[in-house]
Amino acid sequence: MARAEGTGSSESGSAFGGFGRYAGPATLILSSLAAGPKHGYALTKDIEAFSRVRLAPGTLYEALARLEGQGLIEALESADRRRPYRLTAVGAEALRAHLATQRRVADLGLRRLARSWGAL
Amino acid sequence: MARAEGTGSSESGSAFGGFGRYAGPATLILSSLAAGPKHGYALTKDIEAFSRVRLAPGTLYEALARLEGQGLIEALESADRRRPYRLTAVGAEALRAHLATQRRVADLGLRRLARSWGAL
DNA sequence: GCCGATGGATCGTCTACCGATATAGGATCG
DNA sequence: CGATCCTATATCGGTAGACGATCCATCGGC
Repeated sequence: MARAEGTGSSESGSAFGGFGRYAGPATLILSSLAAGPKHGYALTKDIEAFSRVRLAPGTLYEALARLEGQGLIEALESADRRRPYRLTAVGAEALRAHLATQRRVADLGLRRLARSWGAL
Repeated sequence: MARAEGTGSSESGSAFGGFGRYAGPATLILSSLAAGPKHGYALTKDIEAFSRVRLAPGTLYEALARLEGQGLIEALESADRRRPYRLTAVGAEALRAHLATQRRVADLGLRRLARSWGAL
């Protein structure tokens, strides 16, 4: 949920908006990196494993470049041809705030659904 | 998280991909409608209240048109100038599946963050 | 020597999202 | 009674981000 500048509010405040328009792939990438440094290809595999979302290569590498430019992740040097990335402190905080909101919204939606639509 | 066709898997299967590219606003709109029928302007207010996201009018009405075309919501007739929309059964199921995945991903990310970054 | 998996990267297209803008009815107030 | 604000919907142009296609290189098996 980007674009959350609103009226100031209580949670996170500024960290948002750092995510792109809405932050689809970005959320997945950062969540994957939250478990530890990974290179692009490993990210693809991990993300597919835990979310069943297969990121297109274009989406992945462009998102990585954007996230690095925003200081949410940083590249690590490596001997072989892999280019690992690591979550920065700023990135970790931005992710935490974003995921908290996302979970809150998901919970609310599911509660509303249960009330209006029962077991479905 | 749209684009979840994956390998068949267990959850939801086909309902996904009905969401647009990534489904930011769509998720918010459907979640809002899960509480009961609402017209566009009321959706803006409700969504801002529970997610602190202010949807631009263009985003809102174009998303509504898209969702209606996909059969996830349907327009209700009304006497005054308001155009209320209601969640369809298909829309409710798609939303349920989407929110379930979203919450699972959020939980996983937060757990990973807690492990690697502690209280932050 | 070929093939599939790994690994990285770029390019063109498509479209969702956004902000600006337009329109207009209803309420409130001086 | 006109000014101004809130409600309410709609469209349009610009843009950024997502996507698939494509290319290249390395490595391990067979």
